[in-house]
Amino acid sequence: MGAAAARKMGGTRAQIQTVALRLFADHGYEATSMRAIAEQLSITKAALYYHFASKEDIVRALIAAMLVRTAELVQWAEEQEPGPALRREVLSRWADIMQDQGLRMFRFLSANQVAMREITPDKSGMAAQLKRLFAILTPPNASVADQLRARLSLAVINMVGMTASDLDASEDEILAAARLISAELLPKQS
Amino acid sequence: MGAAAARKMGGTRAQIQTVALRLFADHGYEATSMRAIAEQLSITKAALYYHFASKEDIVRALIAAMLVRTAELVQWAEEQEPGPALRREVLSRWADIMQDQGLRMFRFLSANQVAMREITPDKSGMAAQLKRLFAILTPPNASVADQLRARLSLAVINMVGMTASDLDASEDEILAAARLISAELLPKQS
Amino acid sequence: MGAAAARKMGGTRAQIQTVALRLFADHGYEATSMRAIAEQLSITKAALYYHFASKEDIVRALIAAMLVRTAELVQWAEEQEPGPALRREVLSRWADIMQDQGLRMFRFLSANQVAMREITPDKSGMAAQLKRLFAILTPPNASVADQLRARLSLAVINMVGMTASDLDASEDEILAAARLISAELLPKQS
Amino acid sequence: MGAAAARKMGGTRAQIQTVALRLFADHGYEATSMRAIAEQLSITKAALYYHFASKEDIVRALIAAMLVRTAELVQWAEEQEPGPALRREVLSRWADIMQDQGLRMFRFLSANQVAMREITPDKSGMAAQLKRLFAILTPPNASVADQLRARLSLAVINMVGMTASDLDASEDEILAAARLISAELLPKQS
DNA sequence: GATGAATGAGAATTCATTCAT
DNA sequence: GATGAATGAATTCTCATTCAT
Repeated sequence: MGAAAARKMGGTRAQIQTVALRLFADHGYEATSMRAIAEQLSITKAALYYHFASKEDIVRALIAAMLVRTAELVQWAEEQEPGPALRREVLSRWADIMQDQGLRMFRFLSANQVAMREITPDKSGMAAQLKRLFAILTPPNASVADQLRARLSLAVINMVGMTASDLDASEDEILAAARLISAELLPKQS
Repeated sequence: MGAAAARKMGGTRAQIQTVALRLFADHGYEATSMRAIAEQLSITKAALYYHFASKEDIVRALIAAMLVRTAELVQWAEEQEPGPALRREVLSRWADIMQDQGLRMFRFLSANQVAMREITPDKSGMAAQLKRLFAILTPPNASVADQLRARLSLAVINMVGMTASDLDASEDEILAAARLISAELLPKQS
Repeated sequence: MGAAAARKMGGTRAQIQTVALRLFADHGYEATSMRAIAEQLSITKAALYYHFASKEDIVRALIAAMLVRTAELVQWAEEQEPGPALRREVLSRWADIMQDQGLRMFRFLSANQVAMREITPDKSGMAAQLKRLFAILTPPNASVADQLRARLSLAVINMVGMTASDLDASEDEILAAARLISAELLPKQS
Repeated sequence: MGAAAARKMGGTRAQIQTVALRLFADHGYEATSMRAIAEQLSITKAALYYHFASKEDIVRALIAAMLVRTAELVQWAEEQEPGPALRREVLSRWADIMQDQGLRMFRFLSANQVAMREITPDKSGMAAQLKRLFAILTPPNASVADQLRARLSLAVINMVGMTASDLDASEDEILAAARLISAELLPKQS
């Protein structure tokens, strides 16, 4: 099935997002041109603009997708009984999200934080969601160290994609190890 | 003292590096133009090119500077008696390096990994130094988890600059907490 | 009819080639900027880059066009019965080609040989075609002098554009004289 | 003997001319930067400007040197008895001049005619000298063809450097052949 | 006789974006 | 839904040249 045929049946818009995310993650946001995205899909630049108003718009759509899953997790978590058990479960679900497209997404976000900061002055609300997620992972009156631990426990999972390269172990092994360490970092008291 | 006067006494080349690092870290490598750097220093773009052959060349000089300090640490560490005590000390010295210009440097490196990967196919040898540093921090026959821990114990310190923003604590408090957590991550057995 | 209207009906790409060849021939390749070409056509530099990937690319297109006509001549000649008569005919056809756009083309090529050598490491195959043309013009076991004569008989025609300037005769008169001399240079024996 | 030592004893100004001519001939006038010339000599660009007021100035000095020898030839020839014998002798002396630095010089001049035309609106008088040389080579009331022949007989010799490349014969063999053909081209009548 | 530092002008090229069809 | 042609603004980089020391 050629690129054109693929598009015919599978939502050009979705395809653009997939390709764009891959290129953004691999070469960086600024270094990825609309031309490059269009060429990968064998469509014209103008076609891109039919589906997305601008390059930033593609990013916003990408972040929005990630945001939905995060928001779902946050909402669910906030309805549960707080405590160490919940924290472990949240971490586990976060890892599940990451295992999917999420890892690539976070690789992109981490590696392009600066560009993103200037694109989305967080109208997307991702920062807000993360804040609530951190709150759930942090016991009341937590020390600065514990607050940092909460942030790191999430970050550890996201870092897998970046740190994996020089370790000789499969990505799955590494992700498993990351889940373990992540859990250890979690503040232990209620 | 005007910008011109300041330059007269303080090595234009060094000034360029300082300003460039700040801009790269704040706005990203690709988003920082030679024009922007030149304007900050009140010199012309051409003057920039008198001191550095290219934009990439500035980055290389920046990385080389960081590399020197890393290499010194590695060399010193490799001459010591291995063991948990050394690992703690290495971590502590790493934090010292980072506290200086280093933090900004690592913020820049993390936030622009992709751009960097394409600029320095590690001819600079930073990756090699880090590998040796990891080796020192990792006991022989370490598990994958322990290998990851070693990497994270360094990363935690570098992440301070990025994660600090939403925590309400001074940068120093946060760095102190980071040192603590970093030490905890270190593999305990000899 | 304004420049814009003219373009509408006459293939911008072709127009660019015509204008570029004229400027290259008149002012030299390096001395002709993309800006100059664009201005002549009342289009923007960016429009130029829509049609040609680079300045060199324009040259390559120009050479390719010349190459086609040369290749046709070579192919035809190689299918004919060799001998003095063929050689005269080849020379005559060469002059015909040159009379068209060709003269300007060769003026450009001669006057910019060095630049060209570095642009087309003869992937275009022009050198190969000329070699075959020389072979046709040279009897078997020709002396060095005769080999040189073959080359000169072609060159004489191409030189017209360059040498004409200070002679007080029309370009047509000169070309006629050149054809004559060219024929005389041809090795006489079979 | 290093480059610096060489300069100490051998007139920097002369060295600059030699190097510049080589670079101009090899890479073209516009494509040869002052930087490139300076680097070849292991001196600074500024030093170049100590010896020559500008890049064009180097060219003018180069042409002036060639002009002297041409002018001498012209002057001598104009004092001789005209006729076929003189014409042959002139041609021969021209070939002698060319054999020296001259060939490189003419390769440079031919390959950069356009640039030269714009640099020296013949204040150097080379064109004038050549005109007189042509007059000597051309019998009174010569046909257009004969006038062209005169020009070609000189050109043939200058072309050697350019056409030699694909012939498998030594440069000396080729030059000898060129002298021969050149003489044949000369108008025969008085 | 020469250098180090700097400049202003201009080069080629790339980019996100637009719009009539 | 998509294309071909074009634009304006920006980018990296190079060049000839200058001048105080």
